[in-house]
Amino acid sequence: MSKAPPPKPTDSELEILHVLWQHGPATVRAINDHLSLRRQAEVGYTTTLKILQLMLEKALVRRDDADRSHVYRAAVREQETQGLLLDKFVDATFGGSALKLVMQALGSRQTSADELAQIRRLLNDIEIQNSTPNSDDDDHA
Amino acid sequence: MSKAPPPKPTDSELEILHVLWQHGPATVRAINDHLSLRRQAEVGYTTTLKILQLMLEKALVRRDDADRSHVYRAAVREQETQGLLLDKFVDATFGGSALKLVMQALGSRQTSADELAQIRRLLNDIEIQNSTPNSDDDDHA
DNA sequence: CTCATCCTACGAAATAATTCGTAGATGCTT
DNA sequence: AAGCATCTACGAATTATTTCGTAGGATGAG
Repeated sequence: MSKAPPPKPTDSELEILHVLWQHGPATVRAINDHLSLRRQAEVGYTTTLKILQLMLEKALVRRDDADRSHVYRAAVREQETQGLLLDKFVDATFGGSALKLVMQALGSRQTSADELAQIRRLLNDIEIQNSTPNSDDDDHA
Repeated sequence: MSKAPPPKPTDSELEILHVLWQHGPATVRAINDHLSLRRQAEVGYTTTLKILQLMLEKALVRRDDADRSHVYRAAVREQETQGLLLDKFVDATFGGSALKLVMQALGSRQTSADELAQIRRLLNDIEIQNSTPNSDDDDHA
C-alpha cells in the first residue's frame, strides 16, 4: 500500500537520468558538468540542483547525503523508463500502433545492414517465443 | 524568405491533428465532439476553439472562413509530423538510437505474427534499396 | 421585429516546467 | 581566526500549455 509507480520524467529530468545511467552515482557538480557539456551552454548549478531535488521528491532518484556533497543515483531503471515513455508516445503520436512507429522509424531513416540484422534476429526470437508457449517462465528477474 | 518549418505540435494540438487527419476538414463543433468522445469528459467548446486559433497562428492548420462556421483542415502531413516528433523522441529518450527504440518497441510488447511479417517485408525492401545504389534518382519531391 | 441560439475573438486564470538569485551553513587555506 | 569557496535549501520570475468565461456579432424562428 505504499507503492506509487514512478511518474513520467520531464525532458530535463530525463537528461539527468541519462547521465546517471551512463556514469553511475554522481554529485550535483558532476552532473551539472555533464549537462553543460552535452548542451552548448553552461547550465546554472542551482538549476541542476533544483531539478534533482524535485526528482528526489518524485522518487526518480535517491541520494546519499552522508557527505556534504550529496551523491545522487537513478532510482528507476533505464529500460523500464524508456518503455513507459514509449507507451505514452505511441499512444499520443501513433494512435497506439507500435507497428506504425516501427515502420516510420525504419522507413524514413538511414539504417545500417548491421542494425537490420539485429532487428531480424529479434524478430526470429519473438516468433520462436510466440510459437512455443514456452515450458515455464524460464527467465525471471 | 517566408518559410518557417511548422513547429512541433503540443499534445492537445496533436490530438486535434489526429481528428483532422482521420476525418478531413471539420468545424470547431465537429472537432470538439470528436475530442469529447475520445476522452471520457466533455471538452469546453472555447477550449477547442482557442487551440485551433493558436494552431492557425503556428500554421499547423488552415481555415476556410467563408461561412460563419469556419472550417479547419490540417496544414501538415501526418507522416511528416510523426517523423518530426519521432526524431525528437528518439533523441530525448534513446540518445538518438533508432535501433534501441525499435528493439524496445518490439521487445517489451505483444506483437502479432501479421505485424512481424509486415516488418520483415519492410526490412527486405530496405536491404534491396541499400544494396542497389539505384539507377538514377527515381523519385524526387 | 425580437429573442434565443450559435459563432468567433479575446483576456485571463490555473498548472507545469525551467531557470536563477540569494541566504545560510560548512569546510579549507593561510 | 578570517576569509573564501562550495554546498544545500528555498523563493520566485519566466515561459508554455491548457482551460474557460464573457462579450459582441450574425442567424433564424416565431
